[in-house]
Amino acid sequence: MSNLPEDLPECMVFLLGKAYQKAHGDFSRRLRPYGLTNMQHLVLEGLWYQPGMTATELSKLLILDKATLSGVLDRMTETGWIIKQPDPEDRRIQRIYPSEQANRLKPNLIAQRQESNREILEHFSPEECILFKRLLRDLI
Amino acid sequence: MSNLPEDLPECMVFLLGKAYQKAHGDFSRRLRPYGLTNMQHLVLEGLWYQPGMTATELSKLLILDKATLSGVLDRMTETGWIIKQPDPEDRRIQRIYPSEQANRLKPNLIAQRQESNREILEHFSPEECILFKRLLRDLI
DNA sequence: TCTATATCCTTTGCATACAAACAATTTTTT
DNA sequence: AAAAAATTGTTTGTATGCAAAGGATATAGA
Repeated sequence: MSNLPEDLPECMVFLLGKAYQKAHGDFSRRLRPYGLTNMQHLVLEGLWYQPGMTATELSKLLILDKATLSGVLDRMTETGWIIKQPDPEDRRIQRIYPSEQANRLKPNLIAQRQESNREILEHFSPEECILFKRLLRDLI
Repeated sequence: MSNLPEDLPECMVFLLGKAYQKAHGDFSRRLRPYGLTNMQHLVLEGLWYQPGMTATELSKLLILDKATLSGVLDRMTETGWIIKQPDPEDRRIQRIYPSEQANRLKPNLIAQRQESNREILEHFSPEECILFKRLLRDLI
């Protein structure tokens, strides 16, 4: 009834989880010297794309829970990666900006993501890469 | 330099993370009525495959951190899904078994995983499914 | 205008994740 | 056998991840 070793490699939740685990771990190690986590890096990329977004906007762009984001933003404010500014129009809102420090490191940080991506895909042919991404996008 | 909306769909860490997020969420909802989490379900499948494994063995089979597993096993003992028995040969070791309750629900639980898997893959052709799994396995 | 509803964000509670340090116990070395 | 090294599992600390509830504020509708 249960043949785990044969079933696991067929189980998508497991495969996706482990593939993510590996990619996440690799990127994570790359970011460690900067004192940034993957999630925090992602937030910065979002803010570089559009500075001054609200938490809700960021949450939608990055497809992540607002409760999770709330904590992430707190820590990033503490560590000086971002700056929160109250919105004069709507007192419920805080607009979020990358800090100077973040902007200084922007080229290096973006390069790290690109490198990490290359590393993950280096064992696949260009056609496989395209297909792989399409399959993942279709799943999401 | 940073064109997030164009880059995100190309970034493997992001794609893998979101694909996993979705698959995990789906399976999670399926398991909620049983009071089981995805991880706990995975542990049970491991123990059904080979009852009496040690935490270290389970940790290797399921590719997960021993510190994480330690907490999972604690909660599963509390909630009566597994049973820990000391090993008479080696006092460092505890052998782990699925409980009666777990065994009773085994057919239903395994069916849930299979259903969840089908649901995730239903938008892909049989060839795509095979390829998708191969790509994920090669990545791991 | 005043109340009901909606929005934004935070907080709480629980469950992973994983690095690092540890205690207990075995195994290996010398 | 005594000391050193390795193994097993737990604990601690930090960071997600998400459901659910809550507080503050804004908007809509009567």
